[in-house]
Amino acid sequence: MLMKVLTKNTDYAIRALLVLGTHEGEYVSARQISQQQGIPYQFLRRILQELNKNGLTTSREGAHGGVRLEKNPDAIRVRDVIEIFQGKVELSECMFRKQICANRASCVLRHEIMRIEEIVSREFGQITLGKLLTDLTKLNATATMDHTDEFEIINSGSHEKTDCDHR
Amino acid sequence: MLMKVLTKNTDYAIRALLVLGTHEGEYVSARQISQQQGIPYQFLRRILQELNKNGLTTSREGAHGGVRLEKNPDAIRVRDVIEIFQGKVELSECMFRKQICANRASCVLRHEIMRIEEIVSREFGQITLGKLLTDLTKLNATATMDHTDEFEIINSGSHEKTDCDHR
DNA sequence: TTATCTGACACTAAATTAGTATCATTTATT
DNA sequence: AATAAATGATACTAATTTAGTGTCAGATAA
Ligand code: FES
Ligand code: FES
Repeated sequence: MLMKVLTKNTDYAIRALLVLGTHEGEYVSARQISQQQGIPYQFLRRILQELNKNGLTTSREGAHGGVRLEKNPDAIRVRDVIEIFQGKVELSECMFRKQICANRASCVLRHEIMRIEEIVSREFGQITLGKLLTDLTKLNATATMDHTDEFEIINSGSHEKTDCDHR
Repeated sequence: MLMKVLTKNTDYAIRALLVLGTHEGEYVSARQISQQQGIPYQFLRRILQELNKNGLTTSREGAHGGVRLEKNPDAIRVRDVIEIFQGKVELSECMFRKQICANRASCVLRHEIMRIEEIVSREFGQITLGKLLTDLTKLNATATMDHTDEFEIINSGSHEKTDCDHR
């Protein structure tokens, strides 16, 4: 239990984007997404607004309004989402670049951290929403399910402790 | 600013181990390490006890007591230290292995997370204290310093905001 | 006997993350 | 025109995690 690499913000955001990705061109309401994915409504709302501000989605107000995917799924990287909600992918805040620091001796570790930092950043930069959507489609196809809805919560009435999440 | 991959616990622990590594065979007191590295004394004490319990170090009580490196530096991996203080290297807590979960649809993301998880774990598993000590020696050699002490705080009277750290 | 250590453990404080609530405004529908 | 269903904006609270402090008992060297 460690390495809070994906906070709820990011996790929910990606799930929301996956929903939007399966309804490209259409406006989907926060209410719908919230219910389908079991994401606390108000929390999700803030997240969607953030996605709007960052140009990943656009929204329409009023009845029949909602949020719509604006960018091409292949142009949306998981890293982008992480950066929106959690900032740059950094494992260390050390101010090394600025000056020789007090603990410069330990920089030997810092050097390694930066290296791993870059690896992680690169990896998350290679995962696009498009890829996730493809995987999702395959997953649903293989499942040979009798209910047609692409994906939704199975257990649990929404908002009640889902037995797992992405962190 | 994100990815709290190294908490203070881990950071301090590694710095302490570096000190111990430069004094192999000798007992060094928590007080000494605390002052040299600018680590809050009481916090450090708990950390050292934890290292003891995990067999990385041994301690001697009483006057002239302290902590001594027990394992070979090459046998101590940064990952070990991380795991002691922060648990297994996991970017996600998802209970996937146990059962098909409520959010199984998003498992497409989870799959990727697990992959990156493994990369990070492997990387931190390859960094040994021995390697860090070697790097440190080189670093000090190159520095051509006039003061002989291997490494210690430069600025800042201890405990006051060091201008950087490892997270 | 005293000063200097560690062992054990309880406690507080700070920071971050997660979640809730409210109100104004927009828009489709009736 | 009224209403219902949306988002925009923003303030707030709660929960969790991380960081740091304090105390006391026992061990050991001088
Ligand atoms: S540069 Fe800050 S610890 Fe090395
Ligand atoms: S297994 Fe838990 S979200 Fe996929």
